[in-house]
Amino acid sequence: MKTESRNPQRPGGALSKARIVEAAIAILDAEGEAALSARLATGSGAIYGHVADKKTLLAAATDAVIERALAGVAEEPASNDEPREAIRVLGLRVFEAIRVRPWVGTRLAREPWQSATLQIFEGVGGRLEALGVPQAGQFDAASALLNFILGAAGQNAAAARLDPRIGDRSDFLTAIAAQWARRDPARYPFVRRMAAQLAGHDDREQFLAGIDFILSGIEGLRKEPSLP
Amino acid sequence: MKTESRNPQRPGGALSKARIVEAAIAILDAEGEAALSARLATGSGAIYGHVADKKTLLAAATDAVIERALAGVAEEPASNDEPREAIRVLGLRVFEAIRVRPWVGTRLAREPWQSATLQIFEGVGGRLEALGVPQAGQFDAASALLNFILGAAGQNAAAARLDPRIGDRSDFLTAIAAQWARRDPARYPFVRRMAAQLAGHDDREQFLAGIDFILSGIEGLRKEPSLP
DNA sequence: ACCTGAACACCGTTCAAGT
DNA sequence: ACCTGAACACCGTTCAAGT
Repeated sequence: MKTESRNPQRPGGALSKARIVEAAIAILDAEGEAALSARLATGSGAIYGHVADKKTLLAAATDAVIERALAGVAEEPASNDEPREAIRVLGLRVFEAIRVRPWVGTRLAREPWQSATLQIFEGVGGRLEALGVPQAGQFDAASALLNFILGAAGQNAAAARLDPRIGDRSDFLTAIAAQWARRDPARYPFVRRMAAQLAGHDDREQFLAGIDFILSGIEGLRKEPSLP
Repeated sequence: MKTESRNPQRPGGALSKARIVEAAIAILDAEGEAALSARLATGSGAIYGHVADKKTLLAAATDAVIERALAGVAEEPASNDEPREAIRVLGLRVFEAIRVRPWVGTRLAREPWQSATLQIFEGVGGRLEALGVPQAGQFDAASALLNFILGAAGQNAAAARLDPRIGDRSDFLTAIAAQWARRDPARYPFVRRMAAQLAGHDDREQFLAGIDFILSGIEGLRKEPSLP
């Protein structure tokens, strides 16, 4: 069989933006951001005909990951009847995507009002009408949910960066809890009290609890359009 | 008068960690992260006797900025009677600190459960008791507020990085709104509807609206310890 | 003891040459 | 038209030499 690419080592033929983005995702997952060209089996400068620079490439990779993470939420039949549940599922999808790929969480915080972030904003905002949120409150409500999701994403990503072992987090949390317990009692009474709970807490449940707080607050808009 | 430092150009005498952190803050404010050594009037390697590396330095600078931003919130007499207002003020202090120094917002997202982030966590969490939140819910509640604040911080910082002109944001927002309006109507109906509101919206008010949603949700814990 | 600044290491990007 | 990879630019860090 005939190989069309000039480099016979390279699987899959010629380069394209899509292939470069895929390779970027695979590498960020496996090794961190280095070694992109090695993975693509190209010269170090080859990608610059397809993507402007590294920043743009990482944004495209983040966009692609979020797009897949959110795919299908809209179609689930139950979602239309239960916008509250749909928003929880959507949030969890993002949460899960970032748990698996911490670098996505890091990037999400850096593109305001664009691409990946906009997908989440749309997903959340598009369900507020069905939740009964009046038009006037939808922008603030979607923004609150988005900011919370992004904040949790960033913290999660940062924690994963400190402790690379995904899954077994108990040692890590125990160590952090010990730091908390050592803080100055005069300045950090609350932190010290929470130290005992840190090791046993479930990130995912805490994330959902946060979503629920915001949803409850938002639902208050239905009955009380304005306060004194 | 006698100069004790060996470099007569250098104001303030010998180096110290505190001076280096101060210089880092001033430089991050003015020029971005470059030119630290120039500002300190030292050789490029001089800081490494005082700080481990750049990452540690930026964390220390972020910590110092947040400490100052939060200073005094605890002492305000009205705060003790009004924990809700105290949390709003605390959030706004962080929000404001990041508006003035976008780099702080970027850094905040990168240190989980530590230093600067812990200060905010303590400030928020320490007021939940007075809000009437039961012990069992305080961890989740403080975490929700923290994540929202950090998410908003990150978005704000990212927006400021895209548009360096602090203060006059209307051009920038108008441009973003135009992008929103151009999105595929089938995939981004909500985003397109919000485009009209974007240019006129007030970041600060939207931030407070988010805090209020969460506080309202949290206050629901007082009367309903568990749901069906 | 502390600072200097040349040198090194690393990595993102360019571009002349190659196919 | 597309890719190669040496070269360049930039910047964080080290360390032998200087005071």
